[in-house]
Amino acid sequence: MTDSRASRHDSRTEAIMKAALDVALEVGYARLSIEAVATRAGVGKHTVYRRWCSRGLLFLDAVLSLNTEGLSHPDTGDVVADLRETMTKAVKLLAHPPWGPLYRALIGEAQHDPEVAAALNRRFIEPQTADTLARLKAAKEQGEIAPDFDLDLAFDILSGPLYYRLLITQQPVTDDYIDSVLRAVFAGMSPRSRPVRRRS
Amino acid sequence: MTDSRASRHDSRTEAIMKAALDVALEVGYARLSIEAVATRAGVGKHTVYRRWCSRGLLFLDAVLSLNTEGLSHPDTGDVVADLRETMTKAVKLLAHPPWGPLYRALIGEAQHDPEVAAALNRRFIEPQTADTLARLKAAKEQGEIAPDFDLDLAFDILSGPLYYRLLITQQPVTDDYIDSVLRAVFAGMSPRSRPVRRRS
Amino acid sequence: MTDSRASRHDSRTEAIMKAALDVALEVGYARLSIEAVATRAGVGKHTVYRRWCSRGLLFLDAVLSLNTEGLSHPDTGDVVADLRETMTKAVKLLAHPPWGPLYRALIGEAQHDPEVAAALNRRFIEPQTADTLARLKAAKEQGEIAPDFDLDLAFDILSGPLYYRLLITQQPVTDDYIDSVLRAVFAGMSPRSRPVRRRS
Amino acid sequence: MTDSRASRHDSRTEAIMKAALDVALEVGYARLSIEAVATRAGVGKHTVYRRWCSRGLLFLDAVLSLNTEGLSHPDTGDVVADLRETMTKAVKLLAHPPWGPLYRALIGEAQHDPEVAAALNRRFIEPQTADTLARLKAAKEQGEIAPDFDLDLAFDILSGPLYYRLLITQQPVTDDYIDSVLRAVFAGMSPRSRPVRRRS
DNA sequence: TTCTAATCGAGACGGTACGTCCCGTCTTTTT
DNA sequence: AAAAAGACGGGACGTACCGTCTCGATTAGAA
Repeated sequence: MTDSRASRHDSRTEAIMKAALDVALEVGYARLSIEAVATRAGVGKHTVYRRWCSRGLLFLDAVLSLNTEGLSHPDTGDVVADLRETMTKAVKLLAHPPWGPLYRALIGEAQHDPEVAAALNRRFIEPQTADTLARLKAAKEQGEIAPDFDLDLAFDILSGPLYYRLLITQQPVTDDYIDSVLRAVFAGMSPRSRPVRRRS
Repeated sequence: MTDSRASRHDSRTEAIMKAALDVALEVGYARLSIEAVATRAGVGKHTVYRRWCSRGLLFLDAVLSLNTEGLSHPDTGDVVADLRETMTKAVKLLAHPPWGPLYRALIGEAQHDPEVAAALNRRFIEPQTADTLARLKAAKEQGEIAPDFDLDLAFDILSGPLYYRLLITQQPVTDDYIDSVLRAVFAGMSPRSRPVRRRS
Repeated sequence: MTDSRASRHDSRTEAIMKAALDVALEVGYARLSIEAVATRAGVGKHTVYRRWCSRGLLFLDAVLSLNTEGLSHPDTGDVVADLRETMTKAVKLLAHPPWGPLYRALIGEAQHDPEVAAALNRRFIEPQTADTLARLKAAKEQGEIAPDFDLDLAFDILSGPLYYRLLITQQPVTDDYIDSVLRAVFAGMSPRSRPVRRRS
Repeated sequence: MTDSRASRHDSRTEAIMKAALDVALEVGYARLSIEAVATRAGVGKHTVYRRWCSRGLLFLDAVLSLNTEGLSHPDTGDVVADLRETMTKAVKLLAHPPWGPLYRALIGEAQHDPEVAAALNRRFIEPQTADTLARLKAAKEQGEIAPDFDLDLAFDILSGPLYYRLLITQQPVTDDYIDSVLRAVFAGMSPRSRPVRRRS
């Protein structure tokens, strides 16, 4: 049995990330210490520091190691329905326990630590954004979106309100809220613009 | 004897908040310690703890003690122009040095500390929101906004993208960006909707 | 109305000393703080500091305020019996709970604070010593003590062993021990010297 | 490869005890703080707390680390002369600067802290006492001390007066005083007893 | 197999900051 | 005028973690 993958090195790495999540879930990221993580993982502190140069980056890896299977980017031909699906799934995963508080903490950490901010963008935000942008591009080509509409901006306008609720007002991000954002953004605030049809 | 109000108590309070801002600007909020603030303010640590029960709440008060004269909520009759003014001023104040990093740090702290989150909302977000909502309500009554448009939602859709850039992608929030958000939100993404006129 | 003795000032003083003893008995002198005493006495700290310039001197006064009625200096004509009485009473009072630990603490404090040491000597040790020295002098005149024996030294030799046990070895100072000290000191260690008669 | 014993651990321990003595000599034991000792030793506070659980026990170790070469327990056949030698040397070391004040402070601390008291007895008082008791035993066997004289008591009677002067009256303990104690104790106070010969 | 050489756990280490306690002084308010 | 109440600057407490640094004790691949 020539080594079942998961070299010693990798098994340590995983144990540490697992321990980091456990500790974060138990006492919150604010009180997560490298010492506690190392102890919990049954590992020397050095072994942690050898892999991550800051608490934030360890935490980032730990959070991103969670399976993102919950996220989906379908293309059924109906862009509003597809976006609703994407946003609903994402919100369900990112904005609710148990990962909601951790994701918020991660973004919070990014406000203090540029390295975390950069890595979070590069490794999570940008890939997810790219998928959605591709869907928006297809929609524009299908004539579902005005041809002069900047799609990057479209993404911001769709995502922004959800993050605003998550991070600022901390009001719950419900399916209805997502729905009303979609309707409003597609219709526009101006009275001349036409509303999209309500969800059946 | 009008008494030069600024009792000893108040003068300490101000000195501490001033010191907190100084320290935060010098080393960043992440490295701000109560100890350093107290020393800088020429005050015992207990004098700080007597007033604030956490670093976050002290920092919140310190940041909010800055004059918010930069913020404006005009009503010229042109809601888009007025919102542009409000948003531009707010962004100029909150998203750029020297206060930009501090405001971001404050929101970051709010992700870890529910008390900070609540206080930030109650003392800053909600009042500012109320002013803008009043302006949106007037606009709706004037027929500048579709009569069935939820104004709370409108506020989220306008603010969200700015916060998204500030907190997540960390791309600069320029006047042009604000402008394009306004146009997009008023016009809607749907191809049938009519664009608002471009800024002259 | 020439004031009914126990002016406000004196009543405070007594309340403070009482409180000091209470606190010392509860948590030990080592953990006695002026703040605790003041609070216990229902008095401002200033009122304590106005009367005593150190914790040690307050404690000294508090301990010495205890009635020393337990101490006696009889003169029955039998110097050994009289000394036995004096020493037994003193040890009973000073070396046993509840005052034993306090007296030890007071002497302990005197090792750190010269003012306490001086005051303790002047106000307690010397007066008690004087009484015993007077008794020894009478005994010498009666021929019960060798005429060339230095009485100051005699006092040291009688007291020393008791204090040695109290402060150093912390062995209990029993009546039997006092008795054997008296016998030994009167008889001398030298084999030629004659023993005093045993206590019946 | 004789290994220059003095592992890192031991070198810290010694540095801390040295620093403790330095600080105690400079500002007195009453004002000695763990913080100051650690700083002086160039060591973290935890490194001190890891070794000693109280200021008193650290101080005890520091004081006892002084070489006690000054103490001697000779046996020349003349018990009085030998005791005089032992007592004189001990007093010279323990009752005079620079160690006098520290030894007094140590005994003072023992009055507040039972752990210090116990350790002081076990590690210093008892060994020294044992040596002297052995000498007294030899003397008794040689007929220099009355055969029915309790030697433990003898030790108390010889030591007590010295400690009494050191701790209570704070009169200087001179060679003459030691001499007169010896004479008095050997001769006894009783007029019938015979004086030992005076020191030539 | 035997020997490097790396890795590991364990945790000591110098250091910073924590939040608390108490010092002795100073203010404020009440009586 | 004296008091209680307690705010104040300051110093130290004992603790928690930081990130670095020894330690031996496993490994594990190269000789």
